[in-house]
Formats: sequence, structure tokens, C-alpha cells
Amino acid sequence: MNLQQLRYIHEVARQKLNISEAANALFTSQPGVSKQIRQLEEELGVEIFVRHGKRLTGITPPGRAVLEIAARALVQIDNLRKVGAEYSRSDEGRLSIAATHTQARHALPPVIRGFLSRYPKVKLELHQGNPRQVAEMLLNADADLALVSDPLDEYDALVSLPCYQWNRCIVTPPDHPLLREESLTLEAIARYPLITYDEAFSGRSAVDRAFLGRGLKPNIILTALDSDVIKTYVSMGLGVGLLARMAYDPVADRRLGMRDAAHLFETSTTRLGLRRHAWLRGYEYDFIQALSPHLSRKVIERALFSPAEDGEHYSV
Amino acid sequence: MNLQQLRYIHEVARQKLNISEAANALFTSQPGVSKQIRQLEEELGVEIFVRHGKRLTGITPPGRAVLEIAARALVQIDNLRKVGAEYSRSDEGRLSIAATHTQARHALPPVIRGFLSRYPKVKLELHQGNPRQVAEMLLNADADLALVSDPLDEYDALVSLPCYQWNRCIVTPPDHPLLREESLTLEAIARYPLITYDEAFSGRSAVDRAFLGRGLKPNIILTALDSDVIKTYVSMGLGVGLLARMAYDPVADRRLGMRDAAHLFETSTTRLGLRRHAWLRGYEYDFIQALSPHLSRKVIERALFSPAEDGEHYSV
DNA sequence: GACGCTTACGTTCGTCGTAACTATT
DNA sequence: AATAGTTACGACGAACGTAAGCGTC
Repeated sequence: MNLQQLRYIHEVARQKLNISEAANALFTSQPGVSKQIRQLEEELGVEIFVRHGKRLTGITPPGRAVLEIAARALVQIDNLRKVGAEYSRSDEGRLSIAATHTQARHALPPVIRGFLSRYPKVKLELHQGNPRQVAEMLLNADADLALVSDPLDEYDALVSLPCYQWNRCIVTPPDHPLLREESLTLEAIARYPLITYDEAFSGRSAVDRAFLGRGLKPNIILTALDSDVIKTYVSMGLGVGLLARMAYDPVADRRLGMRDAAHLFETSTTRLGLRRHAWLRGYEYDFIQALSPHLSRKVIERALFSPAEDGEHYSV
Repeated sequence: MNLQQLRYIHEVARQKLNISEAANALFTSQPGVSKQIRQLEEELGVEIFVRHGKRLTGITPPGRAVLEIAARALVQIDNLRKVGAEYSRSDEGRLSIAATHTQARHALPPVIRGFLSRYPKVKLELHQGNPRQVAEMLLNADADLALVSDPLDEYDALVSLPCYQWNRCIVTPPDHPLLREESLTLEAIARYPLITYDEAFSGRSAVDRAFLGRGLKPNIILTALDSDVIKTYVSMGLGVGLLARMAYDPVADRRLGMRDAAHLFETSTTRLGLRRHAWLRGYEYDFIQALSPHLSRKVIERALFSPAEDGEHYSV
């Protein structure tokens, strides 16, 4: 058994059981991957993958356990590399964040500004995507930190911590009737065509719930992946925008009207997502604490090593 | 980086920084180990061991982190082997238990009898030692299960679960005055020379506390590592024996007097010790549940993956 | 017939063990 | 002087890549 074999099965599983793709991703030859996998299966005495003739078509029950444990082992190997980097080049490295547009565009910039001046040598990577993509990036180690709105409970290998809370506002063209209403209500909003986030965003479900709770059926004419798009269409007069309060900038958006809608919808929580058992660099802890002061090293470590809520861990 | 290198540093640390010893234990050559360690240090960019000239004299701070993570990785590698064995030869394998004399001699036999008939192909290993040795055996993977009386809190890599409780009794020569006392008291016991367990046993501290709490200073004339020795000296008339209730067998020990002393000392708890993150074989879960029915697979798994109470985990 | 996994084979690189050397106690 | 670690070197073996073969879809 060797680490290469573990990387191989891990990547094959990741690449939807396509050995050729995995070989490509690992910059090696396809027969090499194929052979190493067979050797590992031979050594362990179990088949990891289900084969129909020559194609891989599934993962066997023992294969599931093997893949899960292999992933854990590889996380530790990764941690070793990080320890080395931390002690030999503590101010260099990579800070890779996956986030949705709103976080990347509004919540992160001030934190990142401070971080970059403190750690100029750290290479910053900011990956953007919808919540599902963000979770996948974290899982695949394309990113080490994620900002998400769900608790990530469905991923045994991930943990999440509440980071900060935010509320919503509506934006309108200037002089819109909604700006003159005494107090903003869901009923009033529902009278106008609405532009808001795509359903892929979990924050969106809070919006739907609020209207549903009042028996209202809003006329959502357009959904977008980011608030800039929403604002663009609002300014074109297509409807009223419903977005995160932090996405409204009084200066840049001075040609749009805005009203706070915090009282109409549940407060949403942005959560920090991490890979369970990952070892974090010193500057990563710093970054997180800058993002959310209550997330101290101790709090984070406790979460990283906490047991999964109800995972089928290693079960046979 | 490869697994061999991790095994090497792990074993060197285990063998008190003696590379030659480690090479021996791993059935390989000393220069090979030496070279691989240097290569790993080179690759990680940090020194793992402190060297005075050519001798290893300590572990560097990064070395501490590296060793801890390497140990975790090796546990997972071990788990892979176990998964293989579980699925390919589910009724074969090793059940290795470390326990103190009392547990091995009195608590385990009935459980083991049932286990052996259920799993005749499993090779049973029973390692005996004092509590410290038992913990070390578990840590070194010489044993996979341990029966101890302490919570093992000082070992980050181990967990323990309450297994069953037990109380004490005194044994005396026949017709001893203590057998005729209306009700047994500490004061009465303290009047006679006492024979009990060695101080290495944590159960012993409960005894000391009880006497101390009444301002008594018992005359302990002999301490032993096992109850058979205690009983032998009691039958020779050297004194009164104080031992675990389960160690008295009405038939075999019919020539000794016995009185229950449960009310005089704190109840002691025997705990099951496991290596954190270890993957257990199906028959190991069976064995544990036979030992203590409330320790279901679920309960055990929760403990295995629980966070350490207050460990300096991975801290830099 | 195109795609994808396996088998076969030759080259290369890495690992291991022996032996000689050097430093510490 | 003995013990312990490093350097040097040669032999073996494992892993990789190319090319050909064979099964699926």
C-alpha cells in the first residue's frame, strides 16, 4: 500500500469512476492508475470498484469504507505539507476561499484588504460559485475556506461555523411607490414584479417561506446569481429587487431607492465552511478571526475535530 | 513523501529517538531509516528531530506537529487494512486486549468464553500489565482494546468509555474477628495489617482516600499486582486482604472469609479504552457489547470520533 | 467505430542493504 | 573504546510510459 494508490482511488471516485480522467487530472498514465488500483484491491483483499466487463460502474460497500478512510488519510498527508510550510515559510502560502457572489463582492473585500497588507506574500485565491459549487470546491480541496449559507450537514467531511448574520432590503427605481409606504410590508412588495436571487441560494428559501407564510404568491420575474445583475434590471425598471442589505451601497447605488426589509424575512446566517480534520495555517486563523472575531483558534479547532452530527461514519 | 517515512519517524519517536532501535523494530537497516527521515525533513522543509552532532536529542516544535499528524495518518492506513480483512475474512483476525490482572482474571473469562465459540477463527491476545503499561500497549497498537480504571484523559490519542462498576470486599483467614463484627467499618479494618493492590492501580487511590477521609492510617504491610497474590498471603495469616469483590470466588476461596465492603469505598468504574479514530472489526463491536451491553456500535463510534476534551491538538 | 480498461514490455527511478567513515559519550 | 548516525555505492524491485489488445456502449 502506498499513498499514490490512495490518491488514485480517491481521484477515480471524484472523476465519476473514469480512470482515464483521473489519470489526466493526476498527470500520469491511465494504465498506471489502473494497475495500482488493482494492486491495492489485491492487497486489501476486497474490490473497491464494481466492474461491468472492463468499465467501472459503481463502488462496492467495502469500497465506500475504503474511500472514506483514504480521504481521511490524504487529509492528514495534506496537513503534513501545511505544517512544513507553516514553520519554514510562515508568511507564504495560499489562502483559497470559495464563496458566493454576495460574500465575495461585499463581505470579503474589507477583510481581504487588511489581510493582504498583513501577509503580502500569501497568494490569494477567490473562487466564486453557487452554494453547491462552493461546497464541492471545499470538498475537493480546490478551496480551504468557504462561505456558505447552509450548515453543510449533508457532507460528513465538512464542518461549518456561524460567521455573521445579515438581513435583506429592497431596491427600487427612484421615486417608486414602495419608498413612500408608511411601513414596508410583504403584501406591498408582492404587488410588484420581483427580482431576486436564484433558487440555488439557500437564502432564497427564507424569502419564499416569508411570502408563503402570509399566503402570498410573489411575482418573481427574474432570478439572478448576483446582486449586481439584480440591481441592473431594477434600474432598467423591470421590477423591485430583493437582496442582501450589504449589497446596497449608498454611494454606488445612489440612483436606486432602498428600504430595509429586515423585519419581513428571517435573518440569514453566513457560515464558514471547513474540511473536517484539516490543519489550518496561522494566517488562515488570522483571516477567519478578521472575518468574524468570535471565531478564535480554539473555537475553530473544536469544530474541526468535533464528531459528525449523525454521519454513517465508517459503518459497514 | 511516503508511508514508509511516516512509519520511520513514528517508530523513532517511539523508541526514544534511537534510530538503530527503530530500524530493528521495523526489520530494516539503520542507514535506510536515517536517510528516509532526512529526505522527509528535506521535503517538508522543517527539522523534525533535534540533533546534537549526530545524535538525536529531541523533537522540534514542528516535529511535534508532524509526528502527531503522521500518527493519525498511520491510524487510517491501519483502518484500511482492517476494512479489507473485515470484508474478505469477516470471521478471522485478531482480538487483542490489554487489561490488568483483575479484569483479565475475573471479568473477562466469561465474555471470552462466549466470544471464542462464536468466532473460533479469531486469534485472541490477552496482554496483562499495570494500568500504565496497559495504556501504553493500547497507544502502541500492541492491543486494540483496553480495560482500565482511569479515564485516560492524559492521552489525546485515546478515548475511554465507562464499562462496568465494581466494589470491594475484604478477605480474611477463617474465623477472623472481622467476620464477627456487627457491621464492617473502616476503623475496624484499620486495626489489622492490610494487604491490597499496588499503588500503580488507580483503584488503589479510592482506598487511600476512604481511610484518609476518616483520619485513619491503615497499616498496609504488603501490596501486590494481583488478587491471587493477595489471597495467598491472607491465607498465610499475614493480614487482611482488600480487593475487588469479583476477585472472591466462594468455591475456590472457600477457605477464606469474606465480607462485602461496598459501603466503605467509592464505587470504581472499569473503562474500555480505545484508540481514537480506530476502525473496529465487527467482532470487536460484538465483544465489547458482550462485555457491557450498553456499549452499542453507535455509542462506541460516537466516542471514537468525539473531540478531545482539552487537547493541544495540532496547535503550533 | 469510438471510448475505455487491461495486458505486455522496456526504461527509469527509488529503495534497501552492506560497508566504510565520522562523531559523540 | 563503544555506541550511534551519516555517507557511499551497488543491486534489486517497483512504478511509469508506450504500444498493443480486448470489451462495452
